[in-house]
Amino acid sequence: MTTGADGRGLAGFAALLADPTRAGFCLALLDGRAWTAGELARAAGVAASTASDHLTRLVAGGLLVEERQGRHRYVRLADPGVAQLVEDLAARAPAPATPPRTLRAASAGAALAYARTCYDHLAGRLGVLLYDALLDRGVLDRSGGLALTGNGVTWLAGLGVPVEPLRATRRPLVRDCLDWTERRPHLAGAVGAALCGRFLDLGWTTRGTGRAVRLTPSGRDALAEALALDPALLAPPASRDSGPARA
Amino acid sequence: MTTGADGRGLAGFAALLADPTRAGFCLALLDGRAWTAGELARAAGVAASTASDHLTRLVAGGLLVEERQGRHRYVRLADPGVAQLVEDLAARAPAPATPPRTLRAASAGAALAYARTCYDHLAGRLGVLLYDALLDRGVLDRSGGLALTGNGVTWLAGLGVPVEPLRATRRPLVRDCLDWTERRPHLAGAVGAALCGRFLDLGWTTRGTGRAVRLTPSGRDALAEALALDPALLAPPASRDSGPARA
DNA sequence: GGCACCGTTCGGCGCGGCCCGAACCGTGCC
DNA sequence: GGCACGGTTCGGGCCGCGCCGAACGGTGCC
Repeated sequence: MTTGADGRGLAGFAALLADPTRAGFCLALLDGRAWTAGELARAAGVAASTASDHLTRLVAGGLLVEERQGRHRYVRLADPGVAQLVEDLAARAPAPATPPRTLRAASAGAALAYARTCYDHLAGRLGVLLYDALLDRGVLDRSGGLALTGNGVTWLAGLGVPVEPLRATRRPLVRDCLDWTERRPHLAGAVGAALCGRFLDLGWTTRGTGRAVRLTPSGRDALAEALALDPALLAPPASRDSGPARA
Repeated sequence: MTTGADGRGLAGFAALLADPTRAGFCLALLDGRAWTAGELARAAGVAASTASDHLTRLVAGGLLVEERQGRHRYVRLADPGVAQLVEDLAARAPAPATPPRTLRAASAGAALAYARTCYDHLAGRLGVLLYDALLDRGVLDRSGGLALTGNGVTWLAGLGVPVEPLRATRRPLVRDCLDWTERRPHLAGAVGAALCGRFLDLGWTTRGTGRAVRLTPSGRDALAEALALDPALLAPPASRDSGPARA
């Protein structure tokens, strides 16, 4: 018998993520969108009954929240904190050593490496570029912990992103999030999420398949100007894989 | 079959914490010290052989590192990131609903609620008080993410804590860490750890049983002066449970 | 109303885990 | 050298969990 808290609570919670199917669900839901139970079941390759059981447990455990609409059961991650937790755990987990087998997969991998959402903010090479540019431009400062500068508040306002409403949330304004392709931080937190959403609203970016994000031509120029960068720097690696190939 | 990464890596990693015994090990190791295999086995109430097996897996999974000394096997958490991960998970896990049964347990609980280490920094009521005072005094600033101010750098230097060496580490200088008794943040990160260690060096605090921390009388006065606070604010709730009772 | 579809519930099966005790090895102490 | 002690290895038992298929209920469409 131990004096303080034993590990049952923690173990029970961790067990929710200790199953490949449930973990796969959470990774899929990292795109920030709501999925139906059937979609998740198909994506994971399990029977609908199995998926239903797993979802019930994930919801009961507080990792997911559900929303019933007609005959559909939509689920999504409960809050950004859960997304961060899943990302943190996934970052420490060893990669299953599964190099891309097919051309399609390789192309999809390249698209994801270039730009993708990480829950609700921007990740990949573009995300890291943005992060670095924001530091250079004095929007962010990391002389003592990552922080948004007063300069940054006005810069955001110029983009149509008022900061005040973001302060009301419990979520930290800005936060480092380690990029698993670049191995360097990109911007998370309330500001990271707001920027990602604003880019979509402005048409600077569009959603690709899965978590992939595409930068539109006009978006590239506009973003380059806002960051005082050369537009060529923001271009994707190869020009072919930015559009849907054929299927 | 899914296109991107499946959940096996994440699940395997989470499984390390999905066992009550292993989870208990990690919680015990949150005190930041190295424990022997036998100590952990006794604390968890399992056979030595069982503990040995668990430790091997935790080390292989990168959560723990071990150090052999003679016939002892010392283990500790691999790095502060692991400690943060365990804390984050534990904070989300539901409490096992086990109210303190005995007077001893209640007293120990009160001591922990007052002041304890959270891996390597200060937590509990005292930790939260310190955090608030540092904000008031302008050592910390959270107008845009938590950050250490220039003012704070000199304040730390006055305490004999040079900041420059801390910048060399990959660890963030300052970080919020949610306190599970106070439900409010206290100070983590490299500065949080350095402060906690400095207080011990100065004799302002001493280690109690387990993760408990005691504030010495002289420490109370010195800390109150450094923070420009009333010393009475820093006093523990009741005077009796600060020392070893009798047994 | 009839049908297709999404999701849930219920048994039952099989695997993998967690745990222990016993035997063994190495270290340190007397 | 002998003994005590910490830790590890091995074999075996047991329980829980994840999976499925089949049957059922509810919803929406025609």
